[in-house]
Amino acid sequence: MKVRTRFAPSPTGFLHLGGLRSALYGYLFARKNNGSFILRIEDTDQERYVEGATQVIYDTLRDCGMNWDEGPDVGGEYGPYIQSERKDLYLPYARQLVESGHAYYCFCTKEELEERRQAAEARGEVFKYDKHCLHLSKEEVQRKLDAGVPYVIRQNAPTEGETSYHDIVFGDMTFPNDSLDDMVLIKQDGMPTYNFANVIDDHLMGITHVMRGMEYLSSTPKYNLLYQAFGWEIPQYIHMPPVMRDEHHKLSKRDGDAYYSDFIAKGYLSEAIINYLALVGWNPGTEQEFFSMDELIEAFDVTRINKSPGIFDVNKLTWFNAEYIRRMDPARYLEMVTPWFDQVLAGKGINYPRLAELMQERTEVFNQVPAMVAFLGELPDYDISLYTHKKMKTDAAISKANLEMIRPVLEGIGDWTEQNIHDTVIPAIAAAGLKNGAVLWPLRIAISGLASTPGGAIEIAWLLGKEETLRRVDDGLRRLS
RNA sequence: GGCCCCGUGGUCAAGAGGCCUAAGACAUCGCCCUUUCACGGCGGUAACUCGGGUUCGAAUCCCGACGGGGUCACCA
Repeated sequence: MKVRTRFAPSPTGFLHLGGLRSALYGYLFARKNNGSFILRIEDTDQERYVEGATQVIYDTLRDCGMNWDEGPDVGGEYGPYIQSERKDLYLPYARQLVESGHAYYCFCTKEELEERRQAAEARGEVFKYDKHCLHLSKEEVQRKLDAGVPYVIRQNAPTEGETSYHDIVFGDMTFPNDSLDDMVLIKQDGMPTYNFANVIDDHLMGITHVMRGMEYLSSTPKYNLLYQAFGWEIPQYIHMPPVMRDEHHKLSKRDGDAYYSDFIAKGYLSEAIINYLALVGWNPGTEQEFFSMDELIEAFDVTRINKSPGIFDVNKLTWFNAEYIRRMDPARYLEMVTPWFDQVLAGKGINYPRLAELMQERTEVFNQVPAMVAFLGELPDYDISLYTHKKMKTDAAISKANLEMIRPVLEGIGDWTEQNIHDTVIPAIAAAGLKNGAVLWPLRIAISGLASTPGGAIEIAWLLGKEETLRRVDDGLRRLS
């Protein structure tokens, strides 16, 4: 049978990295098995609806290289793929269950339920619906229905025995039936609950492998009872542990910075995000850690998904990002880094291609770039203590002397190229009987005002241009006087 | 609280009874390279939650405790 998996997000805002990883695993599993990946939008909760959220889901998945075979925008033979457009199809199924005795009408009001819930709590008990309305006579039910009394439809779950199922990652699961509550299938407004819609949709859409968060582990028996009541085949289950923000909290919509779009805005690459995310909760069983999407598909094996939650480590993501940037085609890097350069260097006449070369292996995340190159646009104010460097054997006095020595050398350079600067400056230092560092350190401080810079004194001098270089050397000399 | 799941270094993790004196990666620390920083190279610190079993032998199996998470909605 052809594998069919689905990603079924609610369009409640942005896609956070935990959700993205769920989508990824579903996608990888489908592709690995030459199956279909289906996108279904679960928007039955109109209160949580956020304008444009569906588009964000599309954009994010596509951006990450995940394409779906069926979905709201691409169609498919099992549509519609937006749950709100399917709302009329659930009630008949619920009625069918009432007919067969697997469900029943319930006229208890929310208020009554709430009272009983609180009473139970006061007694220190766990509230469980007592099947009150299950015992209404057929006539009475009909009378209420005819009178237009509001109702919900509840599942009639067994109270004795136990229900078991097999989960591909968690193994065999068994739950006592008395822990099963008679969950609501159809709400008072006629809309299905998430639980019910899910079962119906997954079946109607031919989903063979239900992949979802492990928070559904304990409600799965109730779903299975539903499948059985309909005489439908129960799908395979692949429950996945959550991605955590820390030991106690999982990544959620509340953690604003866990949104995919925020990471992209900061300058993280989608390839790095996907690569990192794939490895939180799963591993290939080999030493390989860099994976393209195709390689992930090739290596993915659901049985290697871990059972325990994984904490999201932005450090490691950042490392992956830095690695991806280093391995990037230089032309692409230049293109991507240009807007970040522009933030602080627009109109300053700095040679971007050369600066990009110097910056590429030093860039971990693009948003660090402006602060690293801003000094080229404007010399920052700095303290002369920077001139003192133990290893270079420099202090303020030595720096001043060496700067005075090298200034005329620089001034005498005709063709201001890196090669010429190097070939003039290095011999001059040797001629003066000094170590390279003794001159180049103060020079770099003078023209950058920074303890660390992308590139050394010569590269920076070239980027700055002769005029600006001399101007900054003079400025340094003034500071040292 | 009932039920369910999980428990290897700070983090991700390998490990499916002897190959474990417990891999690898990130982070961290040190050294080397180097005109700074970074990259790179080398090395260090750092873990089987605890207690009982089973076994000739347990990180691996069983039980219990403890810890963490989930779930018990007319939310999804």
